[in-house]
Amino acid sequence: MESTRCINTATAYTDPVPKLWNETIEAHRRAVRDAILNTTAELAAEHGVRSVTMSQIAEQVGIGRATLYKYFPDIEAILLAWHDRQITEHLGQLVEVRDRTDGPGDQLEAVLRAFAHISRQSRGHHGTELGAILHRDERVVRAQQQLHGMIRDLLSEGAQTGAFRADIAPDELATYCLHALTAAAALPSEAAADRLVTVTLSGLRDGHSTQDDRRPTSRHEHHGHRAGHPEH
Amino acid sequence: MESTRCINTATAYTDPVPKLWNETIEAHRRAVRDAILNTTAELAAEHGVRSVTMSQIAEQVGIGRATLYKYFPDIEAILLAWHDRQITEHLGQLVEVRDRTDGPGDQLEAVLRAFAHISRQSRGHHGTELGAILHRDERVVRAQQQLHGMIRDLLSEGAQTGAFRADIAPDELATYCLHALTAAAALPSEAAADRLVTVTLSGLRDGHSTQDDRRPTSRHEHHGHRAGHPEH
DNA sequence: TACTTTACGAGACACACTGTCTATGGAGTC
DNA sequence: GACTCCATAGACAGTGTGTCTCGTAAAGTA
Repeated sequence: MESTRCINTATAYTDPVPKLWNETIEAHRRAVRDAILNTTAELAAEHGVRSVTMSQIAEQVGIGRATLYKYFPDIEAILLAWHDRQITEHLGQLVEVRDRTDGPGDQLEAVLRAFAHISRQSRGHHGTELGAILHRDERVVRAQQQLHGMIRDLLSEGAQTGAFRADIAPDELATYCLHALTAAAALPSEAAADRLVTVTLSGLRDGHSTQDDRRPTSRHEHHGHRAGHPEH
Repeated sequence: MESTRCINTATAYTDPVPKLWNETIEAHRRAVRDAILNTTAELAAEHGVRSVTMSQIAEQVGIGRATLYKYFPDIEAILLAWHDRQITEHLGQLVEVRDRTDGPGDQLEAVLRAFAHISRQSRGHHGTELGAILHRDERVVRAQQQLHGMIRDLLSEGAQTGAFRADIAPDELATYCLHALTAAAALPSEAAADRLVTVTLSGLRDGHSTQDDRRPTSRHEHHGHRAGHPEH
């Protein structure tokens, strides 16, 4: 009997229900669908998006290949559905956070804080740009580090002369800069890109709310986050 | 005779030299290599990274498939080499900009401005995260827009109450926010992510140097690094 | 000009993945 | 028990992959 085989629901999205036909048919289909999405995301994160195959996914999930085709026509569709689910979940969380807070200022702060944590948690999946495609090649990492190092050094010098805030490690500020400025790709005009630079720069100078910024950051976790840099 | 066929050097990196063996062997190999890189980037941008094949590339470039394998072992390697070339070129431009400027403050500003412009010009290739993989699906765009819209609305409200700067469109500020906070994925700790939120938020408030923001951004720009821009 | 080196295109090959279709059998319903 | 869904395994042609050989032509050398 091959119908005793389990469906891989390893990751956290679905309950670990190894039984087939767990309740109704619809619930079963949903469980299988989720398992497909999770498995695909895992494979993509591990071996690179380009190398994922339908055969791999079916085997890993524990279903027949033909069955997989009854859920999704191709891998693009799976990745799309996965992305859809991620965004929907995240958006739900953010809406909830927003509605639990009062006043636009505090609301935005709460939402952005939540978004930052979500971004952190889903690192390795979305947001890694070419890293996902190029399977974390050594050279890619080093190339990006050169850029990072250049910005960091300028920030470090500038902090000594008082041009930039000194309460946060230059390493972190450099990461902030580089990511913030990639927003330029989504902007419609050169003038908008210039305004983006202005905004980004004002984040580098001492904010008016110094009580928020005076945080130690001195002993904090040895800024050795260069090691685990999941950068593109 | 099939040796009269041209190598596709359409894009701007190499001179449009349709002749084989244009000068020396090394120059020829470099020309072919560049043509491969350009063609691959084009195909990836047009049909999605996942759908690019070695056969496609060879045909588009105008070389034999076996010949292509003498330049690169697989598509990952081509994408890698392309990315390498991009980063190297950009880094060179930024170093030049930096060395043309004096003082860490102005240097950083000049470099960041140049980086923003580079990001803008190479949009569609790198920096589009899953966009490059998912070939710009309608749903992906709309999902991201919902998130964007939510942030934008909060910013809009906040600007009316004076909590946030009103001199820049909420749309642009929302783009800035979302991109800046994706930096959280590269940070080592939750505490660092919190500091990132702080920095990002201070970019949203009226900077302490208001004369800085009212800058016309007229004469300051155009560092000329666009001239030799080999972008696709 | 004659010779050597280098690069190329074309074809062939086994192998893997794809997308589709069939036949079989179990899960739920009457 | 008879019947309808649904998943499954297996088979199939089509295509991309990675590697090979062979004949040809140009680049560099004498």
